[in-house]
Amino acid sequence: MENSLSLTEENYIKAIFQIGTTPESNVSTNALADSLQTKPATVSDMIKKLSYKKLIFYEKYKGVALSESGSKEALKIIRKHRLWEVFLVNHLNFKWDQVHEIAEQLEHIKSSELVNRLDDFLGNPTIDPHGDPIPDAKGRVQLGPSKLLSEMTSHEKGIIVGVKNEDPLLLQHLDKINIRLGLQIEVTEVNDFDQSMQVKLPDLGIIFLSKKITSQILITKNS
Amino acid sequence: MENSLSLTEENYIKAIFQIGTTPESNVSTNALADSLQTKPATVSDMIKKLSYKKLIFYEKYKGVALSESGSKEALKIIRKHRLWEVFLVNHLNFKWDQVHEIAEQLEHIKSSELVNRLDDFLGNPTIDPHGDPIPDAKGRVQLGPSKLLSEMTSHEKGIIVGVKNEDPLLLQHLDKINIRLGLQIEVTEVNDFDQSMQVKLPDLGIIFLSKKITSQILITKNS
DNA sequence: ATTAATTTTTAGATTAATCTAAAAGTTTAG
DNA sequence: CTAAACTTTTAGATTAATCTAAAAATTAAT
Ligand SMILES: [Mn+2]
Ligand SMILES: [Mn+2]
Ligand SMILES: [Mn+2]
Ligand SMILES: [Mn+2]
Repeated sequence: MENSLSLTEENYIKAIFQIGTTPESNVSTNALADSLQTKPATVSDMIKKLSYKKLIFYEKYKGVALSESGSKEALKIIRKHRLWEVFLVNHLNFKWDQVHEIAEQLEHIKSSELVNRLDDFLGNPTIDPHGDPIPDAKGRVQLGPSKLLSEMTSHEKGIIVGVKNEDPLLLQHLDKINIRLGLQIEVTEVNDFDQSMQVKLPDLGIIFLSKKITSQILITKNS
Repeated sequence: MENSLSLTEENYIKAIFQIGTTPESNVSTNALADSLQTKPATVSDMIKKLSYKKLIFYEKYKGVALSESGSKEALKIIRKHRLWEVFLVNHLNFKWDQVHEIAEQLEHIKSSELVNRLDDFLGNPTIDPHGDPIPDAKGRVQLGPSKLLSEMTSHEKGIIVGVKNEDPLLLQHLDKINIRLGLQIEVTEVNDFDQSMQVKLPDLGIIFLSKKITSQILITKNS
């Protein structure tokens, strides 16, 4: 079973998982090259290898999608990434904008025993510090339905449950304006011209948010 | 400062540190090949690279020794290895025979912020689960004087403070016969013929130990 | 002090991951 | 439906880490 993936292979599998919205949608060579900060030629070579190893389905010029075993691997890596992020924030007092890079390294540590013990140690968390769901040991994720703040209309209410990406500058800005997961939020006004919003938050009162920010914040679907 | 070492380079630096007893003693190409489970030809290539990077002193056919910066790197890696071992044993409930392999991976995670926060989280431990001293953030180690149990004579007393290597089979055997760090031990008899010993331990009474085991157990020098 | 044994280095290949440049295939626009 | 634009693949090189086989240097034994 010479099974174990190289660090590079793991990063490709994870990127394919994260770019492909549905398991169906094929991921393009260029999208992968962008995401992995490499060149399309490099990607072409690597997807041939992953295809040979049956981790992905691949037809020339038609992009790739993860196979069953590919998805399983991706979920294992994502599980590790997010559990380590919880550890870093909850136990080592890192801020949510500081953990992604370190978790990018820790997600490649190979020991299922370690992951499962870490999971228990952390109290089997279901979401990571950014609101992303943590797959369980069998790869199952429970994802509450959510929508973007930018998709909400005036007078709608909800609870902030996540952020769409982990750009440290975004996260630091959210810290600065005191926005964090779990807050009740109410849209008080939407400006059609630039889609900026005014929203009401507990204690903070009414604050102004640009489209750039509202399009990164996830809100519960039914509140 | 394109400074950062590759995983392979780190493993060489660590091996050189651990084989070289004193900073003076040169480490041979073959010793490194053995320790790193590779071939002498491979080692010859790598030490040229490390020498070029000024991490080691090297003269052809005369072996290598770590430079100041090489030693610093080695101590950083060892610090990480041992801190992670403490984490695994104290917080994830691993046994002392299960942690070395995982720590071999974790020691390569790059983030000084992480190491220092981990150190604090663990309560700034000074020894790892095998009794080995943990270098502090500046690379300083405080090593209490110790000797091997096999070097003790009849009626000598001491406290078990460490094990010389981390072979899981040795560690499991010590568990089985209830030997662990911190125990008071007294040599009751030494058999000259095979250098086996009888020793007295609290609660356990008198037990028999072969030379193979007594030569792996470290005891306080002055009790 | 030669010779034999051992150690170390060099020479030449291989594999994984990467790149640039060019060729081939697919999509989009007139 | 062709032609331009874009995407993807192939061809050929490069770098890090590794190997085997052979040459060179050192060390040990007569
Ligand atoms: Mn992350
Ligand atoms: Mn996250
Ligand atoms: Mn260890
Ligand atoms: Mn140890």
